[in-house]
Parts: sequence; C-alpha cells; structure tokens
Amino acid sequence: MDYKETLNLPRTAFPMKADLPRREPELLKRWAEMDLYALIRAQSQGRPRFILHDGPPYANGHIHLGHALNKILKDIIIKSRQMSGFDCPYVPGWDCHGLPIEHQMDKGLKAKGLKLSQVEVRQRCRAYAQEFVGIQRGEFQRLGVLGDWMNPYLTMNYPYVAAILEEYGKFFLSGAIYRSKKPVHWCATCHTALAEAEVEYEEHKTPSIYVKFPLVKPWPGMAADKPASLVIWTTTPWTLPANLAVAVHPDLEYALVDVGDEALVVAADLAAGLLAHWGLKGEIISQYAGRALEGAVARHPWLTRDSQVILADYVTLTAGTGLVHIAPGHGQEDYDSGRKYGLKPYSPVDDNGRFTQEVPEFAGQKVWEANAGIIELLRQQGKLLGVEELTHSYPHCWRCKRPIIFRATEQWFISMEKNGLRHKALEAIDKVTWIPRWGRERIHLMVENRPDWCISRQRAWGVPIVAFRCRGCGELVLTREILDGIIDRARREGADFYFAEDAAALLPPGTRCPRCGQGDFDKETDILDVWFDSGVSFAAVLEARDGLRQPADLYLEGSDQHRGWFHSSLLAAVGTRGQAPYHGVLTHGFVVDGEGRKMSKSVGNIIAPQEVINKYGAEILRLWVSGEDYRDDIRLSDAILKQLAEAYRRFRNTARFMLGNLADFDPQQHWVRYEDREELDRLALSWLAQLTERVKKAYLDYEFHLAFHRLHQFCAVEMSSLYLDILKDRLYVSGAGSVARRSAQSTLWELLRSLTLLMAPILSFTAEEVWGFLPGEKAAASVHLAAFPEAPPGFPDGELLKKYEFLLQVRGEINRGLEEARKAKTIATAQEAQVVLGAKTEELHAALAAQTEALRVLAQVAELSLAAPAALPAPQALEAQGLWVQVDKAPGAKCVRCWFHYPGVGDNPKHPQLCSRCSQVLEG
RNA sequence: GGGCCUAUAGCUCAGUCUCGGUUAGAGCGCACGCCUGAUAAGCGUGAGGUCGUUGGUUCAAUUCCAACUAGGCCCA
Repeated sequence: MDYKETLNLPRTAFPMKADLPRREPELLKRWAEMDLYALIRAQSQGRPRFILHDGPPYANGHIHLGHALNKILKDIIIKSRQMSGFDCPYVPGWDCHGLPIEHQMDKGLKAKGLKLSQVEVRQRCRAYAQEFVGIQRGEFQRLGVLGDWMNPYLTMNYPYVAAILEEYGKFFLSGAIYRSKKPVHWCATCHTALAEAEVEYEEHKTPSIYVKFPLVKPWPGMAADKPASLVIWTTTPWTLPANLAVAVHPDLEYALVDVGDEALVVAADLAAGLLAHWGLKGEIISQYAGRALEGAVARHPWLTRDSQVILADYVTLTAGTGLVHIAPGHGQEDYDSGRKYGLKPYSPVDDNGRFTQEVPEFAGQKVWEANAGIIELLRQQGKLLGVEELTHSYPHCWRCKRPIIFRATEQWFISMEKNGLRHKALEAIDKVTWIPRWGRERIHLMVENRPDWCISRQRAWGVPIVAFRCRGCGELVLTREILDGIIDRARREGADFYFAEDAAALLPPGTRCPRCGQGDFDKETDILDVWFDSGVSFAAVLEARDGLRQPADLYLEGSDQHRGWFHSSLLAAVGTRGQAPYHGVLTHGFVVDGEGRKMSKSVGNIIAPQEVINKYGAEILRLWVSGEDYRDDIRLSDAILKQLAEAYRRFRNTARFMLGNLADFDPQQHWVRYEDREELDRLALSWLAQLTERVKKAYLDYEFHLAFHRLHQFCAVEMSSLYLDILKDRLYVSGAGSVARRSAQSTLWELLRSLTLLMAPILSFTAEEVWGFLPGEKAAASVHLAAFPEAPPGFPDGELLKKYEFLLQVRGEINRGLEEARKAKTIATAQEAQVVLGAKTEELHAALAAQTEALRVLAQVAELSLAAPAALPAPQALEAQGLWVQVDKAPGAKCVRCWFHYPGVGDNPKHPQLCSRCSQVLEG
C-alpha cells in the first residue's frame, strides 16, 4: 500500500512561480473594473482624514526611478494609513507649464521652419503636456499606485489657472509685488532672455585686460605719498561703462606697491607675479586686510563717476588681481553685491546688445565690437596695465550658438521683507515636523538667505502676470475689479485670451489711470515662474476639492525640493494664509547606482523602471523602495535586484506553503479556540502578536525598511525554519480532522491572514493574490479594503516566549549535535536520531527534565531523553554552556508513513511498515 | 568655493542619537552538508566586520568632538 496517499500533503493552486510581469497587469485590470479607489473612498467616509498632498512631477518624458521611488513611497504611506483606520484620498498632479515643454515645441517648430503666434505655441504646448500626463499616468498606475487617476490636478487646467491668478492677485494687492531690474542671460541675436537650461557653455576667445582705477578717497590709515590706483582684471571690457564698484575679499591681504611715479593696489600674494607680468618693478610699501579697504572710493577709468570699494566673499586669487570690477547690471554676483551696497543694476545696453545713449562714446555699437574701442580708450587714458587674449568657457545661446551677455532687465519680484514674508516663513518652518530633522535646518537657512522671489519669465507657456501700465504716466494698474474679470474668464476659457487680446479688451470699459486719468494702457506680457504655479497647489487643490483640506498632513518629495516645491509652497501659503501648507514634510534621497554614484547618461549606469518591471515586475520595485532606508540616497543595481527577487520568493513561498496546508480548512467550521491550541501554536501566535505591533508602528513612523526586514525575518526564521518546519509532521501525519491538525490550521490561517494584511502596502499585488486564495468568508473584496490586523487577543504570552527562548537555545545545541552526527554518517535525518542530553548543573538538569517532549518536537527527532547526572559523559559528546548532547541512531525501524524511527514499527500486523501512531491514525 | 547630509560584514538593514563600558547583531548571498512529502522549493552547520581615515575628549569610543577622504542634494 502506498501510505503517501494517507497523508495530508499540501495542495494549492497558488503558483510558486510569480510571473509578475504577466500577472500584475491582470490585477490592475481587476482593480480598475471594480473601481477599487472609489470603493476605498466610499468605505472610508467619516473616518479621520490623512492628507498626503502630491507634488506634481513635470509633464515631460517618461518616468525614471526617482519618480517610481517617490510615488511608491507615497502609495505605501497612503495604503498603510488607510489600513490603520484613516481616510486617505490621494489626488495625483502634474506640473504642465514652463520652459522644458516650450523648448521641445521650439525645437520641433524650428525644424519645420514654422513661425507661430504665441497662442498657437501655447496650444501646442498644452497638447504636448496632455500627452505626457497620459503617458506618465499609465506608468505610475503600472507601479500599483492607487489614486484618483481619472481626475488628477493639472496646473494648466482652467480652474487651476484661475487659482494661480487669484493667489498672484492676493500678493499684488497686498503690495508685496514690485518691479525692478535684474541681470538675466540675454541673447542679443535672438532678442530674448534665456533660462539657465537654455545656456550652453562653450570655449570663447575674449580680451583679458588689467585696468587701473585711480583712488580718490583712500581708506583710513592708508599711507601713500603718490597717486594710487586699484588694479582690476576683466575678460569683458564692455561691462566697464557700467562699473559701479570694485570688490575685495575681507580676509585677503592687499599690498600697496610703489612702482615709481605711482602706487598700485593688488592682492599681496599676487603682487610679485603681476609686476613681473606687466614688466614693472616695484616695492611693497604696506599691507592691509581687505576689510580695511571698505568704503574707499576710486574713480572710473574714463568717466567722471565714482566706484566704491566693497567687500565680497567670492573674490579669489585664482585669476586676476584680487580686486574685482563690479557691474551690478551685468552679473549675478555683481547684482547681489550691488543690492547689499545699494547700487543700481545699471545696464546701458539695449535689446540688440548695443550701447544706449547713456554711453555716448560707444552708443549704437554692439558690445563685443566695442571691446576694441574701450581698450584703446583705456590706453589713451593711461589706465591700461596689460592686455592679452584668453580662451575660456563662456555661456552661449542654445539656439543661435552665439555668446550671450548678462543684462539687467525689468523683472517682477515678491518681496521677502514687505509684509514680513521672510520672518513669517521662518516662524512657520518651526511649526512643521521635518523628517529627517535636518530638513528644518536646510530650509531655514535657505529662507533666511534667499533674495526676493523673481516671479517673472519672458516666455509663452505659462500663466500671465496680469497687470497694466498707463501709457500716459507709466503707472502700474491692477485692481480687484480688473483681476476678477480676468480670473472669471480664465476659469472658463484658460489664459490664452490674455495673450490674444489687447489691453482695452481685457480691462473693464472706462478704466482710467488712477494717477493721471488717461485711459490707454499696455498689458504686461511676462508669465509667472512655474514654481509659483505648483506653489499654490494648496489653494488650487487642497482648498478647492471636496474631501481635501489645507494644511495637508504631509508633503513628500526628494530632498532637492527644500529649494523647490516645499519652498515655493511655503512662501505662497505664508504670504497669503500666514501659515505653512503642511504639518509635516518628509524627504527622500536620490537613486544612485550600486557604488553610490548618481545615475547619468554619460556614465551609462541608468536603470529604467520599465526594465525592472519587464524583467522582475513592479512588485520588486516596491520591495526595493520599502527595503532601503530612503532618508539617505538609495542604491539600485542588478545584484540588489537579484537579492530582492530572492526575498520576494521567500515571502511568496511562505504564503504558498501556508495556503497548501489550508486547502481543507474552513475557519468558520474548523476553528479551534485559543485555549485549546497546542503550545507551539500559542508560541507562533505570540510571535505574530509582536510582529503585528512592530510592523504597524514601523508603518506609522514611516520606517518601511523596518517593516520589510521584520516581515522578511518572520517568514524566513520564525516561520520557515522554525514553526512551519516543525509543523509539517503534525499537519501531514495527524488525522485530517484531528484537533491537533485543526489547531495548527487555525493558527496558520491567522498567521497568513495577518501577514498578508501587513505586507499589503508594500507587496500590493501579491497580497491581493494571496487574499483571493485565503479560505473562508472575507468581509473585504480586496485586501486593500481591509484593515491592519489586531494582535490575537491574549497574546503575546510573555512567559511562553521566555520559556521558548531557552528551549530554542537548547534546540540550537541539538542541531549542532545532529550536524556532527550527519557528518559522521551516523544519521541522515533528524527523524532517525536519538538524542541524549546531559546537564552539567542541577539547575539546568531541572529545567530540561520537564521539557524533554517539547524539545523532541522542536528538534523533530525520534527520541530525546535526559541522562542521569552520573551517567555523563560519552567521550564524543558535545559540550557547550554546560550542556551535553549525544546523538545516536534511534532504535527500531523507519515508519514508511511518518519517516520517524520507532521501536514499535511493525507491532500492528495490519500495517507491518507503520509505527503505532500512524496505524492508529489509519484505523481512526 | 559655500550650505545641508551620508559612511556598521559581499548586499540590504539593526545597534550609536535621548545611559559612551564585557565576545557589534539579523536576513540575504557565499561555502559545506541533509532531504526529495513546500521541490526551478525546504532544512542544518560554517566562514565573513581594524563599525570610511586620522586626531582629540575620556579610565574606556563604532557610539561624543574636530579635521580629512569618498559619495549625494542644493547653491555659487
């Protein structure tokens, strides 16, 4: 007879092979058909809300791993909070306006030789953004991220645009917005301002000159008996007409050098080299710290204008003289210094890159062409110390490839001081919970030091800065009434009309300038910085949608957003609402390769999410996100993916084994009460109780890697290697309906149910798959509609845990003994082993004496006994911690059914190959 | 160049922060073995760490402080 047929071996249709790339789309389809997200919303009505507000990715290109990391983290948070009893709506969004999209359009139009109106360009940009919203939406959904994907927020949606204008209007009407000149990258050929992304750095040949600035007011304590000059070095002679200052470093030493009929001021460490370079001989008369020079005044080399000496940290000795020519209208650093010292961003250059009438000597000349004339003028004036050619890296226009210039143009700003924005923002920062904690420090320093917010861009694809300028007196005009008319139209038709119509059509009839009374206006044509668009999402989305609210509980983005979205959202909300739009901000690091280096095209170490999904499945990506500590940078490599796939198999096979042993189990019918369970089952329930509490806490603390590791260890150690391995005998050999087996099954069922729920936020696909196989009536049609489990009532049993901590230690010693015996070929399996334990101390002996049967079960050996203290030791016995372990082949024969070696095998003539336990089972 | 951050076994993470103190833990992987009734599975045993480097504080530092190195983000 084949006794194998009489065993209760595991049976399940749950496949061992996950085949995730194929199976995941099926589950996604099922979720879509049942409208899982809507079911969750409906079911959560009235629960306390938890609002995670989605930061909008840019609607351009396919998603990369950084996107995947961000969205999966959000999904894990949403699902775990949802399962913890909250109502967690999730409305994804996209950032749609801005340069990169317009850039793409420009490229395409240029290739086709098309020249379109601004409105036509905008319409194409809109279509382009819409296309990528669709693409990215599909890619995000593929990751298993649940959300209101059919109704996301787009910054280009009309109501959103209206909300942007509304918030802009609040700033404007509060007087926080002003206009001022600021240097921007300017292409004189294309007649346009360029963004940083439109600038390419190329080698460029320029003159490099040393210029004297005669000192007209020396610094206190300066001693010279002859005329003295500051010497500067520049590679852009054409910026000299706009010179307003000379900068020195406060901590550098400067030398006054006597060169015969005059004295020169240069950095002390450079003096000797420079004199040699100019072919001059001289002696250092005296030295001064740079900070002593502040407040001295020099004369412009040819204009009757002063140039004051200022301090700047960015001055270096790597090139030049240690003194830097400052033209606040022609450079970012110059501008910043100018602001500190109250200098105007003076920029006497027009749109064509020609000098204006303000520079009579060179008026009408292009700045690059004027270089030669300026150098000649300096020579005539005796202010030129040296001239040569220099090739260096210089910004060029991406479109026409010509060198660009820095030129101050009119821009719009939100003041950080007016209305106390900076102060209020800093206060608001301290009311926010920053995770990790250093986020507070980082954003605080940024807000503390940032300049006023430049909100204007000279572009087509964006939301207009609505304002009108009186043609009569130049007064800027914008009233609540004008604004309301425009916002009202924008809400219904978007912002295109603003660009298509002239001022008269945009203004209420009869609008007059409040200052001069005239009725003719020009409209402002700049658009808003896209950071303003996304920065007001708290108003456009959180305040505008049912079920959401502001402040949100959490914003979650990469750590670069301390300068980006966290920052702009903070300023926008503080400026209009007086508070931060979030209670908490969580940041994650960046995705890097296996060596910790950033992924880049040039290095060729980029891994695309799609590759991982196609090869392993999105589930492995989710596992990756959960397993790594995201607060630091997180690594991904083939080796890491393989490891994750391995971990996944452990989860899957553990679940599969449990399912296999629950094939004939119905919890309603076969449930065994806790108090009737076997001790080992109660131990497993104690472990489960601990796991449940720890994993739930890890989720609430956003420590998903702890949840991952605890779940994994639970499956690998507590389950596979201990509980499940030991349980096999009871499950297979006992009578199918015996209490012993039902006790095990009841426990398995609860273990599996809890494990499935606890892993659902991470392994969303697999948990759902297991959920479908779990026997018994289920209240929830999807695992994602269920709540996290509670620990089984009455567990953990502390005493039981303590007792087994000891017994498992002993088991470890027994295992070592069994391994020795296997090596010695005494035995092959534990089931044919007979173990004799001996204790060195009486205390240990007593502890073991009461537990020989429990230990026999734990070790799954045929026989286990305790030797009398006097009978010790056998020579080959092991000794560890006062414990002797002696392993021999058990007496008797192998029972062909249960595989244990028992003396009683063959006692029952009806079953000559079976042990007494097995024959009893068969005879019922 | 400046600001913020990170650095524990081959890999992913505990421990250190809020008490500095006997042999720094886990899982995976690896090596060796067992099983063939979880089988493209399962079990057992074992080998892996100068806790990035160098100084300092201290009776004592992986743990506190500083500098450096490497890497990341944001600026310039």
